[in-house]
Amino acid sequence: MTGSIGMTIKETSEQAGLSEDTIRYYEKIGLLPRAERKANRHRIYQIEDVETMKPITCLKKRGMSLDEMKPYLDLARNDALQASPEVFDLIQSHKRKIEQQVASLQQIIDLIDSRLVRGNFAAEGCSLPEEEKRMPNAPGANRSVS
Amino acid sequence: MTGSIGMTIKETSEQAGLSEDTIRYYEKIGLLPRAERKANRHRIYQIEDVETMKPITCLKKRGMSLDEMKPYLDLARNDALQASPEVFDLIQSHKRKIEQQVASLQQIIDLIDSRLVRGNFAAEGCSLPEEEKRMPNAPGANRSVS
DNA sequence: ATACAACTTGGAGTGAACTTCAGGTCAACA
DNA sequence: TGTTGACCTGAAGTTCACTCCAAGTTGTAT
Repeated sequence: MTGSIGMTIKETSEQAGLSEDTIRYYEKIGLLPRAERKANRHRIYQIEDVETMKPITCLKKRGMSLDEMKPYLDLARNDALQASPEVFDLIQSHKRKIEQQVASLQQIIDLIDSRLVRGNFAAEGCSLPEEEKRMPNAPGANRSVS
Repeated sequence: MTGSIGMTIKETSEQAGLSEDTIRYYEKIGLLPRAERKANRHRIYQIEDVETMKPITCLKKRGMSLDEMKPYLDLARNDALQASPEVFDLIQSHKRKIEQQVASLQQIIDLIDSRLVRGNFAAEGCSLPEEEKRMPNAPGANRSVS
């Protein structure tokens, strides 16, 4: 039964677009919280669980490692950003990272458009900070890219 | 000497931000062309070589695999986009991918801004094509994308 | 009672992308 | 003359992110 009480790991896997093994693996490494179990030890999931799984695929495709995305998912589980100021800051800094990604992707697009001449391809085009050099407040640095 | 004739692998590694081992590895797997050698078999590089190496780090951070980026780098080496129409199409499709990345990153940013409510986090937010469905010859499909 | 499907677990295997290692060459310098 | 340092090669080892497997349990169907 697809029942009102919860979904099996199989159903969940189909919904979330992750294999059953992958879901168990994510649980094992702590990317997902330990799932509830039925009396027979089988995992049960709710739709909310699926919704916390979907972003994983999404973030992974951007080159984010499973470790890096943990705080993101923790946040997604905690319902809102009302959390602690520290978490808020963390998300803000993630946001800045993403904005930089967008900016340099946009540069690549521009370069492709302008014929992609070797010397310019990525001479300065890729300004992702190796290790985020958390600029204290980064006033002019991040602009919207559109 | 940093000399006029070429750079050592060490200098190149510093310039390109890749380890010497990584550069040799990239050569081995064919991501970089076989470097010129001196009489003593040591590799020599020119500034242009560094410039073809820099984008690798850049593209990698976006989650592109080494295999995927090969055509990109081939192009970067061939001086201009005057190449073949096939290559042009390929680059165009890469460009579209990147644009989709930008779009969904932007969605993430928007969601963070709007408080990141669980259910919406990535319900539909992630529309990257799973496997690039390499269209055999890209019929009418790719022209201008903007 | 027996078979079967759907799950469980822990652990081993896989592929990509490096990184490290062991052993060797070569040129320059004390 | 030896030894040091920068490089070479091929191969083995590591990490990440899975993926597969074997053995066991439970619930349902025949």
